[in-house]
Amino acid sequence: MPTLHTMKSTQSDRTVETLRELILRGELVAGSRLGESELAARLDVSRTPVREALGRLAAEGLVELVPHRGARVRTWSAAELAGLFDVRQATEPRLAALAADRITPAATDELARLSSRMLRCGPTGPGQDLEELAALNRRFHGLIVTAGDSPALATALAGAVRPPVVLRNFHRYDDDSLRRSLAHHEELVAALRARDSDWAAAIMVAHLRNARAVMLRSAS
Amino acid sequence: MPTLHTMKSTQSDRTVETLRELILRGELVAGSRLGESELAARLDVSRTPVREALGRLAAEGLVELVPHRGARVRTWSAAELAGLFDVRQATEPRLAALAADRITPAATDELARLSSRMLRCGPTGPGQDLEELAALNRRFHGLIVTAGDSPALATALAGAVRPPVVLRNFHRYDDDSLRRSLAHHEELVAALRARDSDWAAAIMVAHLRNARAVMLRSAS
DNA sequence: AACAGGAATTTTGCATGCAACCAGCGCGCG
DNA sequence: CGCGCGCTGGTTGCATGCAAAATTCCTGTT
Repeated sequence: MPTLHTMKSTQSDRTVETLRELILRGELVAGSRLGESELAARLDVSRTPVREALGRLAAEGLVELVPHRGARVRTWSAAELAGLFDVRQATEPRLAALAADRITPAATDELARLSSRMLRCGPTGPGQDLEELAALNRRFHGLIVTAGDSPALATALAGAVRPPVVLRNFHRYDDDSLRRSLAHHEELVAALRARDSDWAAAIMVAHLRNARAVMLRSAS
Repeated sequence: MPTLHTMKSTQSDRTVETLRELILRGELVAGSRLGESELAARLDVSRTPVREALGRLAAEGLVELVPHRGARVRTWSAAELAGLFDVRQATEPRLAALAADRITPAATDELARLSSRMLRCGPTGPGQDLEELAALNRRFHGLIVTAGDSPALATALAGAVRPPVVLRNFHRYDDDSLRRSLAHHEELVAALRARDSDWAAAIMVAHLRNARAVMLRSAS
């Protein structure tokens, strides 16, 4: 059983990466059981790297690990979902402000491109590609975080924001909220181009408030 | 070889706990090598749980893990140390405000006790027990985080604040700054007792600014 | 004496084997 | 009829063995 692509990293690392991707993409549904042997067979490795991967993902908070009873994809309560916005409110506006000072023209161009593509994903409706929209959105926000260049804020955010949540929430946007959200992205690019930190931070606040409203509405 | 205390948790978990404690206490110095066999012998387990523990601690960020080259206690650059205060500024005042609303009398009493004990650790000088002071300080801030009861903010904070840093910084306090810091703790208790969120948040901001000033001064 | 090259040693990564443990089920007892 | 107990199938936790990678040290050459 030789590995086909002979990349240069350990199998544990690749297993972590694969599982993370599967969970983030929703292919492994929240709450579902993660049997070691089953995953080992599916990913064509032995149980050992799978065990290590599950342990690390548990430390990351993506997986719930109960001694002698196995691993499950972690589930998120409504309260936790709500609390997530506290963190985003506390970090992302600041990161946007920082980014306004430091971002490179190349990065703003990339952001503009992402924003356009999101617009092209179309309004709510049948042909809408939410998967794509979510992916672009993740990259958009990720880029701003990178541009903000504050590792501490970044890890704080990453430590709390669990993207599956964000993905899920896209399904709940109504037409108006989605239009606002996309407009925010455009305006954010403008603010960053103008190097106006306050503007960028303000729009980010609005952006998150809008998202939060969507979530709270549908959480009933 | 049967384990003597037959507690009810896995050896991996206990190994994680032990190593974390050793690192946080500074017994394992930052940058030092963490050989698997060596740790296995020292903790009297096989290499397997040690490996799992190192992986999880790496996911937590306490340990640096390079493929095929082993694990080291993670080191922290000055920039990372500075960025850490961004996170604390972004989260702890908010948590203090939340705590003002929700904290129980029992918890405020406990905070008051911790504050007194910190005062009793005495001023800067020869007989000063910085180890004890750091431990009490950790519990103090931890209690406020708990009382704030925002899991997302809490994990964001935990994801970025690495206690060894805090411990180290205690060595740098001069007499005035330390006195201020201790006074802040006392005043924070008062603000929480009064259920005044703005007051609590304001003091927390001052508290962190003070600590930040101490750090920046000695980082030069 | 300094250095390049290469074997020997050490250490990590992974697979496998086995014991401990949990869940589900049937049986006997109250 | 309900409840507790032991048993069995399956899963997890851990120790050990071996191969690959990396580090160290030795050796031969200039």
